[in-house]
Amino acid sequence: MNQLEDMQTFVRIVEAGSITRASEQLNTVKSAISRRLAELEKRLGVTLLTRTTRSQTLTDSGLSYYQQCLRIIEDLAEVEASIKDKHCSFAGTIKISVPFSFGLKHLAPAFRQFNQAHPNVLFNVDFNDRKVDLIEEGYDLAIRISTLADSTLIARKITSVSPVLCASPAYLKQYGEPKTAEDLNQGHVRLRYNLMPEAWQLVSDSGKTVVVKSPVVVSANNGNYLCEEAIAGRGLMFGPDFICYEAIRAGQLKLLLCEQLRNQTTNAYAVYPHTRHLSQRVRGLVDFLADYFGEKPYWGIYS
Amino acid sequence: MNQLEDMQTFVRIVEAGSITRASEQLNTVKSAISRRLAELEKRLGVTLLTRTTRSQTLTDSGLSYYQQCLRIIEDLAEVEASIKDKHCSFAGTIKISVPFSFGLKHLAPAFRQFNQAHPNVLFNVDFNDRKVDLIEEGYDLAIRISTLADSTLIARKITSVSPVLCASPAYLKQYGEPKTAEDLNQGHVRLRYNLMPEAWQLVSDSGKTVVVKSPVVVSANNGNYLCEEAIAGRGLMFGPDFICYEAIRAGQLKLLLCEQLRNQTTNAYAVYPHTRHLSQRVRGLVDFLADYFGEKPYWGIYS
DNA sequence: TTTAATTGTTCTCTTTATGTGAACAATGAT
DNA sequence: ATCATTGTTCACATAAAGAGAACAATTAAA
Repeated sequence: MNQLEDMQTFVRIVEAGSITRASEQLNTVKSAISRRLAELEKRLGVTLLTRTTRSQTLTDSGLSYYQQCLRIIEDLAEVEASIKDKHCSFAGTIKISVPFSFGLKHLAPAFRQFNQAHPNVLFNVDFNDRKVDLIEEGYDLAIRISTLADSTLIARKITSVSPVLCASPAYLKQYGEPKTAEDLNQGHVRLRYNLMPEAWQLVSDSGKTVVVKSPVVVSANNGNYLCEEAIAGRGLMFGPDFICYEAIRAGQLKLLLCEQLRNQTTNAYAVYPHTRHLSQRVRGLVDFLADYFGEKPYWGIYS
Repeated sequence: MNQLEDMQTFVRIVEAGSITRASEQLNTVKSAISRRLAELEKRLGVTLLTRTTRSQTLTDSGLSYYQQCLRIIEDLAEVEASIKDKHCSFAGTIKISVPFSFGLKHLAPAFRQFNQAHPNVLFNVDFNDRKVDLIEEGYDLAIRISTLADSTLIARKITSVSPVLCASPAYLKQYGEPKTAEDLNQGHVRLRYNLMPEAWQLVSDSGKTVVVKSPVVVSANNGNYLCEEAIAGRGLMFGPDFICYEAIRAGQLKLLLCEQLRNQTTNAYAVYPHTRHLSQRVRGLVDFLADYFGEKPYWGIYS
């Protein structure tokens, strides 16, 4: 009995579409394949494949077994490969969807570093702020900065992201520095990120949500552009810390209403289909990212 | 070459502590085991086990290979077992931590139904509202009604949970029916769930967060008890829909401020350690729960 | 230090399992 | 109805794995 070889043979029969073609692909004769399949079915006590001379159909059990065989064979190959070059280096493609700004600015360097340790991993990155269908489009995983709303996916936290409100010193000189959330509605102008609701919602000292609706002077679907506009003193910027942190540290932007916003932290998640089996390299990447950014990422400005 | 048998042999050698003992346990002779190990190492091109006549030590590669062997062998056994009794019945223990009220009221019947389909699964359920350490305490998974804050865990959405505000008709007759969130702060009394902040936060029509601080007449760490108190007309109940839905449908409690609360939906998640390999039965249970409750669970009262 | 016991390795021989190819049966297209 | 193609079964050949003995290596006890 050779379970693994049985599995490989079965997979080949299914994919080749016939015992004869499978035997050709496996460089043997059809009798051997026929016997293997018969013995496998006998051992499992289940018919996997209903076959006539001209056609074959998978039974329910057969389909289930086929899928599980694929997974285990891949698993086993990965184990052998990872042991063989014992540096535990990964190989293969990782197809990933990432948010535009976060991806370019923070994930790209992380991927590069991962690639140095695992040069045989080929990244296929889709920079995109829309929520792609991971399953339909065959992604291995996606990075998302929002909560999980889909029960076909599973999520793992990668790091923390906090909202910041900021403006350039020149702007603050001209428009005055807001001391409370309520101040934002009077005599201020805003830079708006397209893909979020037009009105901002902040929590004031007293715990009330304040809806900010002051005029929008620039509107865009790119946070970095808005950040540059903020540095140029065009208006108030309300966005994630990972976009503005450098300008804030450099003094080009001044942080506003820290106390109200520091507790509004959200998370960045790695999400992937719950059905798909996580390959070593994808699991390795997620582990790497969680470690690379950590609970307190380098862009953190509250603390 | 028989990869799987090689793996099983290697695992046995490691666990038995010597080739001789392994050979006894495998009902064969030491020469066979010795040769198998030698050939495995030759094939992998790595020394797995540094051995003298009296002792053996795993190399780094050996330890890694050993752990992966365990996983694959278990995997394979599960696949064969699940195909053999083709109803895809699972077997083994599932150790799970669940929230107290949600667990007793909604998960328990779900587990029972799962058990009817898979009678060989033994549930080991911990009803507990504290966040147990899944890894430390060896849980297979937990059900949580909150967002994921731990990067060592992964989450999958099981169903939706919405907050409801309600009170008995008798209470409303006596205290008047609140029409806005602001009304709650005047002339009302509250039933309080211990494990949440004392003040309630609701969003008013205008989008403002209203902090409710009216007097608390009953305080408890059990939602069902609070619900009964609410039915008895003791005060306002603010809790998850899955606790109050029956009383609401029976007319014992009247739903308040629906429009403000219907969009505050949160989720229930299945969470488990990202390191642990998900066994078929645990994966099957999670799939079952996601399907059992669904996106619009039976306790839903909005919509 | 020597000896004895135990363990792992290597060798040959044997057994078992698997591959081989021909003959046969079954099926569907022409 | 015929024929080409496919799957199955069989006896046989081959290769791989097991068995057991002999040997080498190591360590504990004398």
